[in-house]
Amino acid sequence: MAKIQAVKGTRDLYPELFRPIRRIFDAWRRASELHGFEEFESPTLEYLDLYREKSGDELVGQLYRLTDAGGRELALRPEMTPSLARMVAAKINALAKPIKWFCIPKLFRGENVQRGRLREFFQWNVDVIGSDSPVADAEVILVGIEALRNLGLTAEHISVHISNRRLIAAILSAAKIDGGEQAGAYALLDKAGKMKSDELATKWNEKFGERLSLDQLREWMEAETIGQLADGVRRKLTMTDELEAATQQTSDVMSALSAFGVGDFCKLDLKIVRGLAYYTGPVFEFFDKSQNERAICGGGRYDDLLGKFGKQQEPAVGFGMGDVVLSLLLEENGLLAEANMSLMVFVADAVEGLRDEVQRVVAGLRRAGVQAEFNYAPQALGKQLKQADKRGATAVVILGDETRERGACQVKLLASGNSTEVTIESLLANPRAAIPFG
RNA sequence: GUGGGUGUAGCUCAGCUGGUUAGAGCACUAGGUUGUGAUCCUAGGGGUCGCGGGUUCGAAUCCCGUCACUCACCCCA
Repeated sequence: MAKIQAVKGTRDLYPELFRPIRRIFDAWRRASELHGFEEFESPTLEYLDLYREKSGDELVGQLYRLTDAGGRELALRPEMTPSLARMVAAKINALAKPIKWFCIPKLFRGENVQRGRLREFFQWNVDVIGSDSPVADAEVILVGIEALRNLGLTAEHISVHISNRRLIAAILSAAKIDGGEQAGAYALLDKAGKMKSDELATKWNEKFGERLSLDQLREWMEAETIGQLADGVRRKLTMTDELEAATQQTSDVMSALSAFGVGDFCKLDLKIVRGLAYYTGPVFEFFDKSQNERAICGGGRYDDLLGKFGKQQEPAVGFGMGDVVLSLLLEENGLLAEANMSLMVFVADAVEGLRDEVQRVVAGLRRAGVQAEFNYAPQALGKQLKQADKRGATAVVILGDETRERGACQVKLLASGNSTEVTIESLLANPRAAIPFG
């Protein structure tokens, strides 16, 4: 193929493809602003070191790297959180806390392309920095849910699975599986769904079996409420202060979600682990209930990350929600269609010598806040009407002899074909009244 | 990285067992229609049949290679 096409994993977003994505942006922005988050932006290019030091190996392996003319090693940003952490850390003392920011960056990851996974995509990021309250965790989840509700998704379609890394770590610690060993335990658990169960059991029992049986741990991880889990753990393990605190934190997040009125979307699910290295507390993922798609959204608490950029430690919680899986989900549920109720008017001339008048009326309509279109070159009226129809106009304003004689024009509604005569003066003074729209 | 599927017009595809000048629908442009669109009718533009090689009198079709896209696995923001 000699033609140069769009790079693998990227999209040429023609207007008809970008339209539904823009609708998603609108929902994201509206939800963010309603919940008190402010939009920010950061550079697409970052120093490679930003990710080498702050992100997990997984992400670093997928980085798009480049060297600039000055020999600097750069990368296209694969996630937003390190940039956010840097920006906030640099001004931490000047910013009122809690800091509530959001953004809709384009991100880049050189991963295998498949359903729901591209190499360039949009991702809505929402973060609260400077609060360790479980209510902050809950509010972040709430914004995500509300945006999805804006798009027509309900608790019928999606559920939010909530876990807590700190809680799992505390359980393991209480069972005497400590620091260094925990990574290995996580890795095994993460594979739980994919490995044959006896194979998993063998590996687990080799390393940890004497301290904590796999069956026991899995039973706990299946718990659907924090109370159920806590009861089970108390019966088998000696409670530590950390275990109590982590249990309380998880419970507080769940209650705050109920208080916000979105408890029906949320459930405890300790099987959620999350790949990113920097999560320290509650973590969560949004899934579609049909389980046809990958996670729509993922995030959690990262209390240690800010400290790596500045002298000051700041608690933080946030998530990322990509446009790709969400679009697939909306399409599956027939929610992609956009009811375009906006008013568009096409201005046509029926007789010669009115081109200037067409432009005057078009400019006047636009100044009055109405989207108006016209043909650059003179054309037969029939052609202009055809053109108006193709452009999706609601109404056509036809200038003709009546314009010259009475200063009036014909307003024709394309849906019904009916037309009325109004004066140009009144049309421009109040277009929405003069055009019997809707 | 592993495995499968698919490459023919802008899009969806037909063209199977080789045989004139490669087709259809949709879309696009123009005309039918110099003061009234949608439907309808007519015409037109648009193809190195992914690319390279081989077999053959003859290849979109058969063979080999290659590339691209895509789905799944692995992995996972």
